[in-house]
Amino acid sequence: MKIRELHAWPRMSTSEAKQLQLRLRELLVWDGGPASCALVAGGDGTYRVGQPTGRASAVIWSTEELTVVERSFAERELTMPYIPGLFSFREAPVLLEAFRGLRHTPDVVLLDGHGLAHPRRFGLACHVGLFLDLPTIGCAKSLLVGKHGDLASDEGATAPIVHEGEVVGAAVRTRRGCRPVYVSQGYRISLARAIEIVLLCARGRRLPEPARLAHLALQGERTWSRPPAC
DNA sequence: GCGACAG
DNA sequence: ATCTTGTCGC
Ligand SMILES: [Mg+2]
Repeated sequence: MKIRELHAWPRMSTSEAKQLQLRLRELLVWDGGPASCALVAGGDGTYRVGQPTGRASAVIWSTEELTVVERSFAERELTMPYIPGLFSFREAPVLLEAFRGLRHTPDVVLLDGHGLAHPRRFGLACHVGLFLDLPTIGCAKSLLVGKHGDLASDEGATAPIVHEGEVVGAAVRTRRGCRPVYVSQGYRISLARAIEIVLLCARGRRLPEPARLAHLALQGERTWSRPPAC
């Protein structure tokens, strides 16, 4: 497969994007996931009103030292609008650029969006994992497709997400009294291992540390018109 | 046709 | 996601 070629989409129609997802889906590979998860990365993207570009961050977090090992940023022109189900074509290019700027290689990557819990089983986490050739986990803050039953209020509680008769992920309670996060396989990982890693990285917060830090890294760059009230 | 709908 | 301060609740 000509991965470089597929990566240079200047602009594509929604129907072309859907077709491409169906082809790329066939390239997904699954295994149990990384044996070690000493280095877990998180990525996120942001946009600003009236700006034609988007920015992305990639943060590597040490699960042993509980510290940030490395951060990388990228800025790039956005070619696609946000369309539910086609989100990765908007955000993956700038995210991939940020991840390619890292000097370390993480054991697994957490993405702010879904993996298999997607109408065509090819969400952002699948897309980014495939092109980085690294294990990835989709960790979204709300559902795109599927339903799940009630889950206990205890930290660590889970409930399968079912879509069209398939288990495509799990709702995971990472913090007591908070809404769950929605975990699904991105690339080269099992659902069980994905849930384990998300819980390992949660540490009392709703969003797992690498994802949360990647988000904060972008906010931290924002310039405020007025100093924050305090 | 209507409602749902990651970020 | 963004535009944005304070405020309410576990
Ligand atoms: Mg995001």
